[in-house]
Amino acid sequence: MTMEDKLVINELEQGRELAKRLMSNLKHTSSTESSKALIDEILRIYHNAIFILSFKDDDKNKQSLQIIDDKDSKHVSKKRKISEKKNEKVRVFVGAGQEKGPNDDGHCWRKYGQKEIHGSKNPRGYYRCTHRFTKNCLAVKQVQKSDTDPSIFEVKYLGNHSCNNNTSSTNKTNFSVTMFEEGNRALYETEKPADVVKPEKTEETRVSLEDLESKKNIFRTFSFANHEIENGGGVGGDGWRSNIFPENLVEKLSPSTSGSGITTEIATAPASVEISETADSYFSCLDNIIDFGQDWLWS
DNA sequence: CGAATTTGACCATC
DNA sequence: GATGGTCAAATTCG
Repeated sequence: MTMEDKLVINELEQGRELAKRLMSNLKHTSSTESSKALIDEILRIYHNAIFILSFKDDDKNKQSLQIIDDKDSKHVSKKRKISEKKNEKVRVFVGAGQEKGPNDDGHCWRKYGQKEIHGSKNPRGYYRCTHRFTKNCLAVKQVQKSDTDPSIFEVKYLGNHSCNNNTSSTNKTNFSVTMFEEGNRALYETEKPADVVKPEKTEETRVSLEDLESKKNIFRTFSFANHEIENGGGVGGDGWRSNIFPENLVEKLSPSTSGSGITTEIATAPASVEISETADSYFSCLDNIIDFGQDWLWS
C-alpha cells in the first residue's frame, strides 16, 4: 500500500466518522452551526482524498507524457499536438480568490502565449513550466478568467511536472499537500468552488461556467478523476457516484464543441447548511456514505 | 542584462 | 475558413 493509499484511507475514515457525527447531530440537536462545521470538515476531507488520488494517478500518465516528450524535443515544428493531448489527463481547477493570479499554485510558470477564445469574453493564457528546458519538464497549463465571475480562474493542467516527479516520492507527497492546502484556502475562505478534475474522454464536453455559477451558492464543487468512472474498475465504475450523491447532485454537463477534446463531469456537493429540499437529499446521501463503509471503498 | 511577458504570425485540425 | 495551440521577436520588468 502506497503512502497515497494510506493518506486517502485516513481521510475517508475521518470523513466517515464526521458524517456519523453529523447524522447524530441532526437527529438529536438543532445546532445548525455545529452541523455546518461538520459538513465543512467532511467536504474538506473528501476534497483532500480526491486530490491525493488525482496526484497518484499522475504516475500512470508518465508513459504517454514521455511520448510527447520525444516528439517535443525536436523543437522544429509549431504543430499542434492535439492527437497526443486527447490521451492526456487534464485537470481543471476553478480557483477563486487567487489575487496573485493563476501562477499561485506552487509551481513556477512561464507564459508563452495568449489567445482570444471564440465565445469567451476573456482571453486564454498559455503557461509552461519554467523548467521546461532546464529540466525538460513538460507541464503546461491554460488559464482563462471566468466570463461570469472575474474572480474565478478556470485552469487546465496538462501533463506532469517532471521537475517534481523525477525527485523522490517524499517530495511529491509534500507537493500534493501544498496543492490541496491551496484548494482549501479557496474553498473555505472564499466560499467559492475550488477545483474540478477534467478527465480524458473521447467525446467532447465543456464546463458550463453558467451552470457552475448558478450552483455555486448552493453547491461546492467536487471532483473526480474519471478513469475510475470510465473503466468500470476501481471502486465500481459509475456505481460509486450514485451511491455517494443523489441523482440531482450528479450532473453531466451538456456537450458543446470546445475543440479541446476534453470531457468533463462535475459532481457537486452542498456548500451551505441551508435546510432545504436540496439539503435533505444530501443528507440521505451522507447516510449512504456511512452505510457503505470501507469494504465498498477498497474491495 | 537576463528573465519574463506580450503579441502577431504560423500551423494543424476541424 | 475558423479556431486554438505554439513559436519567437519585441518589449517590459526586476
